[in-house]
Amino acid sequence: MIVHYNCEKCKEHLCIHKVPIFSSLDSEDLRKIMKLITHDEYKKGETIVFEQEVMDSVIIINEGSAKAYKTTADGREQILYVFSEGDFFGEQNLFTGQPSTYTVEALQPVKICKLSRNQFQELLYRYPDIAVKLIVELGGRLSRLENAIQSIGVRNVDNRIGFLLLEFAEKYGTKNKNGTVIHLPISREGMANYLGVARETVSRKLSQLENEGIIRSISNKEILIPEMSRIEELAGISSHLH
Amino acid sequence: MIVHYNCEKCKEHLCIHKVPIFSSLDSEDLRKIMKLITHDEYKKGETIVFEQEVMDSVIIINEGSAKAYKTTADGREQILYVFSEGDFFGEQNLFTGQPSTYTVEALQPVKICKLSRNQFQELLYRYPDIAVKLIVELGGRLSRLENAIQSIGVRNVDNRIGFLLLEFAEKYGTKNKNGTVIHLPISREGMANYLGVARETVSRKLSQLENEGIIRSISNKEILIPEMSRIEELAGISSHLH
DNA sequence: CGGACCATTGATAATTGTCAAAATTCGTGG
DNA sequence: CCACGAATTTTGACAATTATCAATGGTCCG
Repeated sequence: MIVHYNCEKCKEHLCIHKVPIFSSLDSEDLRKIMKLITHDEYKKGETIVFEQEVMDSVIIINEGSAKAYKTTADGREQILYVFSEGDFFGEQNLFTGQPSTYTVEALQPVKICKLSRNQFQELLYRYPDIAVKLIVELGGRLSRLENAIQSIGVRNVDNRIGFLLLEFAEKYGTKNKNGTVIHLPISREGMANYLGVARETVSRKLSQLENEGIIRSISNKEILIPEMSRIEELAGISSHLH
Repeated sequence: MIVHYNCEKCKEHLCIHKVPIFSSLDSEDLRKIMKLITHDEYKKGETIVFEQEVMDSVIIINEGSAKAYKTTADGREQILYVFSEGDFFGEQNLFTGQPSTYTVEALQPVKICKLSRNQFQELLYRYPDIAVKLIVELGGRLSRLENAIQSIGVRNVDNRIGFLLLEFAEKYGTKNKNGTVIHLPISREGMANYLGVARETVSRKLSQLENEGIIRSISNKEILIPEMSRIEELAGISSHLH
């Protein structure tokens, strides 16, 4: 007998299994949750949530990636997060009811899973483990933003580029015998808007890094890093305190 | 009959009552929690927690204020938070066991309340309300950092100063008939390290704002803002999206 | 009153943003 | 599979902003 979950679109129930905050649940519980989930798809460039929009659900990225950004009065875009498989957003608005603080836009074709506000709240009350996982996840995000602020605030562009390469290497990098290949999820302009610098500055710095042999450009969206330690040096974050 | 709580040092049990995440508990529960709390005091300039230090408790600021900052390899300080009465930290390290990601240093004489890791964890499992409040608090912090990143990332120093003044006005401002008086919790250097600019730049920009009549310097630590709307304009954040 | 600390101001240098143009890449359709 | 056009990226020249260095001025507290 074939069981048709509401979540059938997620092959092998991916959308749930991919999400760390649900990882402590057994398959019985997972099945219950899957029934509560609805789905949607977006094309590249489409907006999933607008800044200021009132959200009534938590959204989990099931496939593809998306950027979350804020826009200033004069039209500048500051990217805050690059979400990919297993990441979620909309949780801030769960209890406060405040509108979204950023816009989320698909960088590629994106499939999402939605869990309504009420249902997610119930889950939190019923499964303290989920609440704890969520707290851990939020803590991790805070920590990431704190690093980003340090990186941006310390105003040396080389540092910032290093920071970005480290972060992307971890999330989108694969190792081979020549080093680490990073598949960049965003364009140069995206990188610029992420780092708070001008497009042209990103180009210039990357060229410079290539001349110095620290990176090798494979294509516009792929970079090879022979020696990750040189990037860490570039980022210059105080992971090695005396 | 006089009851001596372990928390007797907090006059009127302040340390608990001040903390939003405990606000849903009734006084019976509060009394139980108070018994678990230990206290400590720090002089101005003393360090409460070092970056990289392993913490085994959550710390609540009961009196005074403190700055939380990261240090880069070349000695630069990036301030992330200014904590004051009712704020807490150390929660990130609760479940992950990771060392502190920043240093916390007293800006004034500070009194703290400590709740051990295990005890706090137990509370979270026993009272889902506390977990939810904590999630809301973390969400609020994320949102604040996101704004900070936008403010720093958009690289116009005027905006950043506006952002800082708005934030401090809300937290440390009092209104009178002439406008809003902000009692600055940190020095010019502190402001510089918070905004990611040079000390001198802060001085120059504040002088400029005073010439333009947007602010009035009362003393080194006090600023009068006649028209808050002009500061909002200065900050230029897109709270007014079309 | 004196000294330490903090803040302001000025001059200059360095970095990065802006504008313009050229080069490259990418996707589409022939 | 190639060619073409649009979009993206790179490069160059210059301007604007801000950091740095140095000196002066101010404030707080014993």
